[in-house]
Amino acid sequence: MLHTISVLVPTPAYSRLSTALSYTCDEALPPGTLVRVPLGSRDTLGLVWTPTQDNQPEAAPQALKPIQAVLRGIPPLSPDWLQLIAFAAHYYQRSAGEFAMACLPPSLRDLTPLQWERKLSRLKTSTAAEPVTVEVPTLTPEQTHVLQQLAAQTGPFLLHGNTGSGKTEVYLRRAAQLLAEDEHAQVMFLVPEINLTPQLEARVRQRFAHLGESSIVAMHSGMTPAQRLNSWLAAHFGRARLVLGTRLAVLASMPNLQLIVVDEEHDPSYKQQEGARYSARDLAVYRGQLVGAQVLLGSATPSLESWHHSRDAVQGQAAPRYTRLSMPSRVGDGVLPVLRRVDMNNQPRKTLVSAPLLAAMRERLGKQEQVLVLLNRRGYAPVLHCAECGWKSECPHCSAYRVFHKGDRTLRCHHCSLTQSVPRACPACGNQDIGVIGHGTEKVEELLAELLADMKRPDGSALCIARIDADSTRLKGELVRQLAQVHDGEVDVLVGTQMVAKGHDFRRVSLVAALNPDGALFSADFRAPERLFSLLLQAAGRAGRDAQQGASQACEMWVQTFHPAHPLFEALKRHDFAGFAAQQLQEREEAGLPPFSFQALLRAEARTQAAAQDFLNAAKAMGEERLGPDASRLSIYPAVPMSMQRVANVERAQMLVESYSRKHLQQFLSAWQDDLQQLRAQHKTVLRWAMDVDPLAI
DNA sequence: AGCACGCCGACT
DNA sequence: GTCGGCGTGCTC
Repeated sequence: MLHTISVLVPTPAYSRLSTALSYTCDEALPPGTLVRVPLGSRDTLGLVWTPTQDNQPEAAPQALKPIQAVLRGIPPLSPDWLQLIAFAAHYYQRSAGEFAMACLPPSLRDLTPLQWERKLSRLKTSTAAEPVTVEVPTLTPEQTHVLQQLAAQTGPFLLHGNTGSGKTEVYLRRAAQLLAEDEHAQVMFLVPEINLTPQLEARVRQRFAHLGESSIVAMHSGMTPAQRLNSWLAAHFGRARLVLGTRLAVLASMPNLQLIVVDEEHDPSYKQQEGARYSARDLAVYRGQLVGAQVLLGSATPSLESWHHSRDAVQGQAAPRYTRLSMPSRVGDGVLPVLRRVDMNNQPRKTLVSAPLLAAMRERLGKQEQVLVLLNRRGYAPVLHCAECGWKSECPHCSAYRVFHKGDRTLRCHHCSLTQSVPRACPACGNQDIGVIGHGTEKVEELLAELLADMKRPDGSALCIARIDADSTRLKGELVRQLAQVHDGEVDVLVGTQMVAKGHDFRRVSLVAALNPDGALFSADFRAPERLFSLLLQAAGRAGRDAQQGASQACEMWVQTFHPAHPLFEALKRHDFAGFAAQQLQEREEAGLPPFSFQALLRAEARTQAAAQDFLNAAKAMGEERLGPDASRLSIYPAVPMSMQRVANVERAQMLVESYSRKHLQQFLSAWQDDLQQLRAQHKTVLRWAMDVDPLAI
């Protein structure tokens, strides 16, 4: 008997094939089965879908093509997993096919059935677990208390723990408990960026060595296709007991998932920024509830969304969305750094490193302690400028300036990567004397080398000043190598962008300085203060994690600012996240911003700005017509150029859609898709458009 | 998105 | 005379 089978194929939402396609097969295939199907002139990977779930207008039966092959040898993807994909695709406004295919390992798409069989037959059987004794640190009372709550309640939980309070130990203990209780249990451990956390992977592997090496797998985009396939299969078969990965791991197939940990849950890198723009943190919460796995979000500076949705569990009160758990103290009597503010109003104009900060740095360096200097701008200077004719180093393809990189004498566009060597004279008027405006990490590195030139290390050698940013770490492995140098104490002063503040302990760092954080205080981006607070608190946490081993006195966090009395710095001084969050949330509520409203962005790209905006405004008109009497549920703002209006000669515009109800926003977006499909045919000049639900930046 | 088909410039 | 540029159009 010939069955009609509904199959997902990798088609983007804006191709007209946004639903599952029908094929024939002489056997009934359960949903979740991987198949190969003909599509046009090629053949592609497909996923058997639930026919009732996504009913499309039936193609004429005789037009159906047969399924070409079934990838046998593995269990079908579970109904839960299919449900997760269906939800995510719907919520983030993508086709289920695109979403499903994007979260299967890429090499799966390319394997022929024959290669597939070979692959499966060659799968290594798990190495025998050996008894290993692991040294486990003693728990603090706070950690013990938190673990008791994790054992007693289902969650989801938001663990608010200061840097150094031992959150990781809590994650590991909870994972160990669940893995020990059930020999099939699986744990998912999400981190923002795995390349920044080899320390964590080592720690996890060491702690769970008794499970056998193949029971712990990593999943992140830096792995080779073969490695990713192996990890994915190990998780799917249940052989991997612990999956450690970045945001893409949240969509791994894990049939016995019992715990999802999202470390540094506030980190923006959990939000995918291209293709299907999902939030791994939010999907983790959904998935946990779907499959009955415990969800544990952790951070020293939780996202205001999570903070707002969490409360301490109070007996007799309705359960909050997340149960809040707190660990305010630092392990091992580590003292929180003291905040020192330099009022830049009292400093000479254009001061980059103020005298008091320099003096403090010299004092620390004199005691062989390390200094960390943060500046959120890489390169030497953000703009090259001719005083004679006013020429500036604009990028010809983007609405941005090209940044002067002194090291290799280039002008580089940080948006389209256009790189040219620095002109000897002004390209516009020939003036030989062209200068720079502003300063980047390269310049700070150079300046500090001058200012500290007279200082020597105990052995008489010069101080080592190093720089870590996206430029210095372009080569694979460079970041790890450079961080190791800092660890080994070979580096005395480390200059870097925010990437150095993430997830690394610099045990001998006793002074952290932010040279110019003011930009975020009055930014058009309403999330900028939240990110700054998080960055500064995290950076401060880098310092003095090892009180015993060394710092001569309390560690210091220095901030150079023109607004020393700003509430953000006041809260930072007290290490008072709760106070900062309360103040920010009040502002957000008054302004009707998230988490008190829900947003989506429709973005369009075209050759001309007008074409992009025309498309969006046409979409707005159709949307408003569609809303009709329900117009008050939702606001559609006019199309505006994106803040980075032109990138690589493509004009970009966006339009904000906002509602006080997530449900209304969802309903509207789903219905609106039809309008957008229709508009695409009329606006052929639009290169592409995409929806970003819950955008992080507007 | 791929990958076809389909009509106009520089080369074996 | 072909090879190949990428402009529209389709994929169960």
